[in-house]
Amino acid sequence: MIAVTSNASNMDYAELIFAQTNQYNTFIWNSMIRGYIESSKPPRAFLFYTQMQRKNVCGDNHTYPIVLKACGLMLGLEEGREIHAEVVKRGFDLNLFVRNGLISMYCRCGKTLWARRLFDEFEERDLVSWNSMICGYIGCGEMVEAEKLFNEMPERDSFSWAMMVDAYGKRLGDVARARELFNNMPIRDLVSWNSMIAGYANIGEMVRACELFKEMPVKNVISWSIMIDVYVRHGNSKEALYLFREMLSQGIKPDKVSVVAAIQACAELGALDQGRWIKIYVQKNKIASDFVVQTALVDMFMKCGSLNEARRTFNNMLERSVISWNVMIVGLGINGYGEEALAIFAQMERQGVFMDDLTLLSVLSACNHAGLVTEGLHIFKRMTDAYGVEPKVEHYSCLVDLLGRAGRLGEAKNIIETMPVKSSSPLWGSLLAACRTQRNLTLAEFSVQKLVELQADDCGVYVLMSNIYAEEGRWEDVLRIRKLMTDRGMKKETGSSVIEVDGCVHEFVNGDKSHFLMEEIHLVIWSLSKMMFSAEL
DNA sequence: ATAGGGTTAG
Repeated sequence: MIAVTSNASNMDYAELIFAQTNQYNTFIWNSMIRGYIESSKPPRAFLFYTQMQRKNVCGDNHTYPIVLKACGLMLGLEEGREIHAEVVKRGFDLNLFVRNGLISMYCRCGKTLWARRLFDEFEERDLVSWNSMICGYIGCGEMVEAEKLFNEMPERDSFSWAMMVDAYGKRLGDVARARELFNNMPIRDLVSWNSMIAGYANIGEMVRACELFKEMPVKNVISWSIMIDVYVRHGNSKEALYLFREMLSQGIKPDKVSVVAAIQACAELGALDQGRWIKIYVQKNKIASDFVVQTALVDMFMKCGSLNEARRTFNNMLERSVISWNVMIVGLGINGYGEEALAIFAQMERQGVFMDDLTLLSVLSACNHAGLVTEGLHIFKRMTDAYGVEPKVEHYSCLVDLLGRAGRLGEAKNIIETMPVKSSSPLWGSLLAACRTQRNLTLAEFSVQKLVELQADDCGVYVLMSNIYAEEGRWEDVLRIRKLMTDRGMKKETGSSVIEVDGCVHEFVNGDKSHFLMEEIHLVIWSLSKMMFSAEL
């Protein structure tokens, strides 16, 4: 029963049954440990192992590989060594499975030398030993060693090839080498096809990625998710949704990962109805959803402006990560609900949820949005002590905006001058912008001076400064800056609008009258009205 | 032992 439940990764239920059991044999403990690894909770898996020891239940040749995997996943080198000692004491280091587990564990913890010692020490090796060692080298970025071992192998299986293809394609961005390996493979398996596609997509070679995707003989959900995700990341969410639909129509059942990519596409497009449809689809088809899917949904609802659906989804979540909370705070902020964002933040604090720097940035920007200056300042002051987050440039930048908006320019200036982080140039830029709205000429000039010292005086800075002078009626200063700009060969990037009519692209360029023929404008307006007219019909 | 996932201000 426990084994069944933990296989389904329903660990809450498994623990419930576990607590009621009287027969604690090794098999049951193994099931619990394995279940926790599968639900990505390696520390909990390790905890169960220690409890098992305390109850004097002996581990077997199944226990050690899985608990070693837990150590590797949680990067627990100390714990791993403890188990190594235990393994040697009980003679399990003669077991090949256990030894392979040790090799993987040491590699995950960055100790490739220790792993290699084990690898060399025993004559008996199988493909898993070789592949584990290669995988370890790849994970630690030791490609030379990996390649050496790969060449020394007496025989290679699809794992060996796939790992190398993936390593060159993704980790190193050396797609040419990946392709070379891919072409030399005796049998190209699905995994390598997918790795190649991801490799091309990573370096922006969309055409190649698409070609391979079309070419591949068999596609699985992962192939589709890679492509959907790639389109979202390249700003073509429409195509991503089209692919998602295509996948469904080919009878491929989406899983949680592919669904996340589709939800992101909806978020980016503001396609609320499509997003809702996916949510219902997941529920109806019993697709195993998790907090990542839920978080993506909250984000989507927020970006589509459907606050209530976002709130409901968030409140119904059984498990949340920092990102879930951050998404909620950012979402409330961008929709103008600063007070509620603060309430969520307070809830986080009450519940003792771990916070990261983005949490603080989100809450500060929510304050900024809603003009909650006192609250924002209060939170900022308590960042390090109360929340354990060291302020970064982004936080200072947010603070400068907050103070600037409230007209407290002196304090803003003070903060930039005393803050411990480097790269203050964007902050002087923010202050300069605030000086314009607050009409503070002296501080504006001071900011520009700082920007010059930092060699961050791009044309935007001068344009802003000249606008400030113009607003004060200081025309001679305006001219001085214009001249300075032309002398330095600075040219303001001209703003332009592009409009497409009847398949032709028309560009309107600001301040550039030479291309600005009246006939052309008339033509555009005429075609536009024609279009609107026919649309009405 | 190998392939795909969520947040980022102005």
